Amino acid sequence: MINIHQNGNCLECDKKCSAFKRLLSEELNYINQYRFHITYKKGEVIFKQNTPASNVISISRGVAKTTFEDKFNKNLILSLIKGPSLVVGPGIYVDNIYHFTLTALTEVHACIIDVLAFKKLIRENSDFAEQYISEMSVRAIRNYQRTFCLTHKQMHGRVADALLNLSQNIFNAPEFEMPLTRQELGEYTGLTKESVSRILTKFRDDQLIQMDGNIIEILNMDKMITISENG
Amino acid sequence: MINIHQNGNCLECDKKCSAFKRLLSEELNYINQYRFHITYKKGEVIFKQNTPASNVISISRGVAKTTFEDKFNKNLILSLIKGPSLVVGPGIYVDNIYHFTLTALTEVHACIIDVLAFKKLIRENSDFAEQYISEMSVRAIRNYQRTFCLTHKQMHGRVADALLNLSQNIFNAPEFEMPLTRQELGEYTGLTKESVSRILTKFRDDQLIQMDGNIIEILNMDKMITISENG
DNA sequence: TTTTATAATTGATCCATATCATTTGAATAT
DNA sequence: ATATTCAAATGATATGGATCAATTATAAAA
Repeated sequence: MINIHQNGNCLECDKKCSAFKRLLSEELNYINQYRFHITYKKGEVIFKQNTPASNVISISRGVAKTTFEDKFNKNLILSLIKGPSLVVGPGIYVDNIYHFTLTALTEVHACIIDVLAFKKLIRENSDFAEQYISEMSVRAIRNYQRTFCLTHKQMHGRVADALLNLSQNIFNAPEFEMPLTRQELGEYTGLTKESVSRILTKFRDDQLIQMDGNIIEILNMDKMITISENG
Repeated sequence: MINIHQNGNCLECDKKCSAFKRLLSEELNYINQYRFHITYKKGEVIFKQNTPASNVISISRGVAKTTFEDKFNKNLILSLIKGPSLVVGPGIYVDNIYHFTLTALTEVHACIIDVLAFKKLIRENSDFAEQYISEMSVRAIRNYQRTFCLTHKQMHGRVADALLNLSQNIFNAPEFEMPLTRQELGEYTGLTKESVSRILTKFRDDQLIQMDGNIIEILNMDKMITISENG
């Protein structure tokens, strides 16, 4: 974990997440005092479930995952996140605890922001608050679809959903380097790693995808969407 | 559906949900102009998924469910809600569409509030906004646990969870009248009605619960919690 | 290079849960 | 009281995925 105070300040930052674009210059200068910039290596934990939630994270670059784990160390990947994006643990308005773990899947550039500074801006700038509410709302809606997917679709549909999400929401391209292991794909789709492996082999045999090492390309996007929709 | 403009106004209302308790008198008088009170009968739809989200609902009394349905009419019960509680479709900050259906499970007394009036208060009263954010946050946290439950626990654990939620969060008593059919319990737990039926019979045979018609009593709360925790 | 550890693949088997089919029960209407 | 409808219970069977086990790749370390 390399701590580099970025030269510039928030005012000039061109990797601001949407909410921060709603802030006034003076507010950006204010928040600039309460943040520091860190680069995480692949695999590093940014914050850990069940620890005190003292920061919000503005990811400027890279891909990360949020995971929920129980006492038996069974994991569930809640979401995949691509910078620029603001990651706020909901616990900051509930019990001041992180309710999931945030982990870098690639190198991640992020600003660690003091939670009190964040909350102050939420109270003082209603544009900012509204944008934050809007982002929470988008996630809530995604959650409905995701819960539905995990409970009502079977293997093929779930893996298709995962691949489509990676392609469309994270990498914006049909071809990408898979940032998740088979184990993690399992934790994301609610399957075992063996099942994920089998489905991917099946997809490849059916000419739906191409796999070259860790590079995956969706060859037939329409078919993939159909599989996702039909569960 | 009986439309009765309640005699009193919001200022005097003793069934306010938490967020409204944060409003000033003048704000309560303001919102009072943009709401009307309705009583729904059991089974009636309060608002329907995919229709324009023009209101937020303040449930003062009764129990309701939110359901998410796909194009094949497969349903998932997202949550159970007990008054007093504010139900806001997240779509009001995204695409002005309801993303789930809200249905009365018992007789429900509710105030239908204009969404623009609600949004105005969110912008103008940061206590109100903060309380709303806090409630969204609680739901987000519950969602993690629920998604985990539905993907990682098996039948007994899921049904135990459902019964515990009804007992602890909805009725605040070990004995209650089951507001859900077996089919609905299935839609809530991600199981078929047949499986739910079998599990309940098993629970009764094991002296975990008592069933008298539609009345269910949890006889062994500790055991039920253990089953929930061990999946 | 060889060793070691970790991830991925693949096959064989088992089991949890869905599906299908029938019966029973309860509520509502005739 | 009888018919009708819908919810619930229960048994028999099928199957989607998990689990277990073995093999092969891949990558890091000695």
